[in-house]
Amino acid sequence: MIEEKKISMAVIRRLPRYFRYLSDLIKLDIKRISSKELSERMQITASQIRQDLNCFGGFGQQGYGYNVEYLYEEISKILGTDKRFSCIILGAGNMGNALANYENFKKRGYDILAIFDVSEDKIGKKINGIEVYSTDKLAEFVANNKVDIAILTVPNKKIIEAATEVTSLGIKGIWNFTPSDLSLGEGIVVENVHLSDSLMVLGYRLREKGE
Amino acid sequence: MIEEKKISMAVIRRLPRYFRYLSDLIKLDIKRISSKELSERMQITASQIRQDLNCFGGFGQQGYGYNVEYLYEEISKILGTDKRFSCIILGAGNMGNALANYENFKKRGYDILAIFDVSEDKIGKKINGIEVYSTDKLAEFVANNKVDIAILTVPNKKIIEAATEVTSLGIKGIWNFTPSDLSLGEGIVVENVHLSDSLMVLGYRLREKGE
DNA sequence: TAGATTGTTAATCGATTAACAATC
DNA sequence: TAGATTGTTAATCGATTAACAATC
Repeated sequence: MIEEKKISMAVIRRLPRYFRYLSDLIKLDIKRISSKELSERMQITASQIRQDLNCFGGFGQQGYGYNVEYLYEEISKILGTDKRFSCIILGAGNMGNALANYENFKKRGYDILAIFDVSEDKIGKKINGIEVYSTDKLAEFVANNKVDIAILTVPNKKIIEAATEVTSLGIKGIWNFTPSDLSLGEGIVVENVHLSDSLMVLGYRLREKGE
Repeated sequence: MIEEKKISMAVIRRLPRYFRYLSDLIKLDIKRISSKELSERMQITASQIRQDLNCFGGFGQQGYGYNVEYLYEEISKILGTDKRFSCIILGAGNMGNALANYENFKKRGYDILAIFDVSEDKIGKKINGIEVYSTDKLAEFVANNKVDIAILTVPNKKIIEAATEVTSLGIKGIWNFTPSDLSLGEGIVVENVHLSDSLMVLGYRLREKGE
């Protein structure tokens, strides 16, 4: 068994940022970049960039820097942009609707297969070509389709119910737009969005600055 | 001049979480709680809770713990939930629409005054009772209304333009839903949401777990 | 080769956790 | 008072930054 150093969440959360900046560099037709140049663009230290990248491999070349295209490809691989994930949305409210209409996710490998809701006037309709099913059909749907990720956009009173069902159906990933923290145990990966938290932090920082 | 210890972003980002948990405790009619009990609920250490709270003041009582109602009020004050912020939304697309329809923000003190878009068939319409104006009217609107926060949900090609205008109009807070990082300098507070980043991190963690 | 820049080790910094005296 | 639990200082841990030998 190979001894692998655990990669910290701090590093992982920076990966999509590297991915974006490299993608921009490609658009700008920049072929090579040093950690120093990249550090100026990204407003982080060159040291941190080199440390981060070396968690995954030596992608650069001494005296030269990094080949932008190559580094982009490597980070793409790390982030798994070649892989596809099947998603379902629980809750066809405002946020569920907005997410169903986001074309970017499909481009990144995340396909939305179906939407589930309890409201009679939504069931049977389509949102951006994706059918809205009754929540009653969720178990059946998951039994017949491989579902990797449940996107939770249900209202507050339905959160626990929805999270419990999703877990019991064996779905391993939850993209959580509800205000709850959903500690669902080991096997489940939860990525929280917590919009209200973000807004409150903005408010705090604004007032702090103003003082 | 009073020497104030700088409060770290790590602590600040936990504040809304304390706020939520305390709000839940009130709903459960729990009157007092020790850092130990709260730590079990929140899955963080009691030490961290006491350290965090003591950045702002001694809200507890030795031998007793914390009075839930009182602590909730104090954290509310720190987060400024009594204050009101005036917001505008730039971009009446899917996300702009969803945010305009979120009733929660108003409840937390964030009022959405207006929405701006370039598309002729949206201008003049209302979303959740909030008028959609032409982007041409933005400067005029900001001159006549105190605007604290601009919520950026514009498409990629409009990001720099929108951010530049918002900054030049003197708006001090940006809630950024675009994929860009917007380094706009000192005076501006930017809070990023970066949904795609979040989704990619979820994908990474899922694949990592699966291996 | 000389210059540049990485990969990597060591030093520093900051955040988390532990410990315990203060005190309700 | 005795027990409990805070507020706070000290210890630890992890993440960031600096330094530099390796090497292109």
